[in-house]
Amino acid sequence: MKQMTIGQLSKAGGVKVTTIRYYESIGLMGKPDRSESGQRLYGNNAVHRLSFIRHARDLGFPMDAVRQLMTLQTEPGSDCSAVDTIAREHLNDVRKRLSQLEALETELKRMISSCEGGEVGECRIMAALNDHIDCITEHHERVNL
Amino acid sequence: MKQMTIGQLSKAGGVKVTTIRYYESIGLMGKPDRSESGQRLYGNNAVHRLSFIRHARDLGFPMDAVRQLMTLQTEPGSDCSAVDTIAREHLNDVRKRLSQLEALETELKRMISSCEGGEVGECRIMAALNDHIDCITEHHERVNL
DNA sequence: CTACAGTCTACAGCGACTGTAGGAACAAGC
DNA sequence: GCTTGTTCCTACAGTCGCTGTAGACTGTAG
Repeated sequence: MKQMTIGQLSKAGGVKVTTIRYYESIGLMGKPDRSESGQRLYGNNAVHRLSFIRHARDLGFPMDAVRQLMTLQTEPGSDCSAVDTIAREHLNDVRKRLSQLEALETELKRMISSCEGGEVGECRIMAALNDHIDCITEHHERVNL
Repeated sequence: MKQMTIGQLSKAGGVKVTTIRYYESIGLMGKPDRSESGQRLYGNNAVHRLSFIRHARDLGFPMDAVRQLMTLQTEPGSDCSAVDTIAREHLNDVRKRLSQLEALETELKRMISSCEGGEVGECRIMAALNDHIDCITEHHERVNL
């Protein structure tokens, strides 16, 4: 089995070289073999690991969840419900952010449509920013972008 | 006109004390007067400025946009279209993120509903993470959370 | 007078990377 | 063999928008 350099792994996994090194530094990727001159050498295992991480990240799972999922994956006999829980929590999170963004969109549309040009002094958008009634979020739950 | 401490301004503006100091440090808030002992003292001006910033941030405008909006506000005679442009750009941004999150939601729902319990080794969610077909985003446009 | 809350400065930390500097190694063409 | 250009290495700073910590000082209520 032939080993690949970090650049080849990068292409194979669709992840930047620097990101792979970062994943290694935070313990997500594990230390690879090294060539005589000190270059990292990876096998097929690494491609799988990296793909898994990327897919989970593409789906928006936070790093911590990815870490847990990877641990679970290495114990194929364990209960699937843990995976389900993580996914459901993440879905909840996504839905929360969706509704916040929807509210934001509504508000922005309203602001923009009420602006009829002219000078900033009479601009409705500016007025909205100055006297914004808290119709979107309360102070304690700001929109998290 | 009586001046207020940073804590009072914090309550008046709904922004944490540390955040006010941070805004000062990046030049958004301007340096306030100081008492004999060196404590910051603010007037009503500061409350308006701070509220403006908070409202814009609540609406998800990035700091850079807030800065521009504040500059525009100090020139009440200038053209409103600049404000409109900033708001529209932001709306576009929000919409982009909305559609990404919607795609994410769909995918997560699909994954979760296909999981029927059992062991991780046969878990559909895990399978999806391992063999995820790029149906959501391409590599070059990852979801930005 | 004594607590205790509020304020000060300066700096480190968050997440998830990205970018930079300065150097060593490798592959291909001449 | 030599040069050129790409890839690789380490180590650290920067991104965004704050938040938290440490250690000292100030202000206020009982």
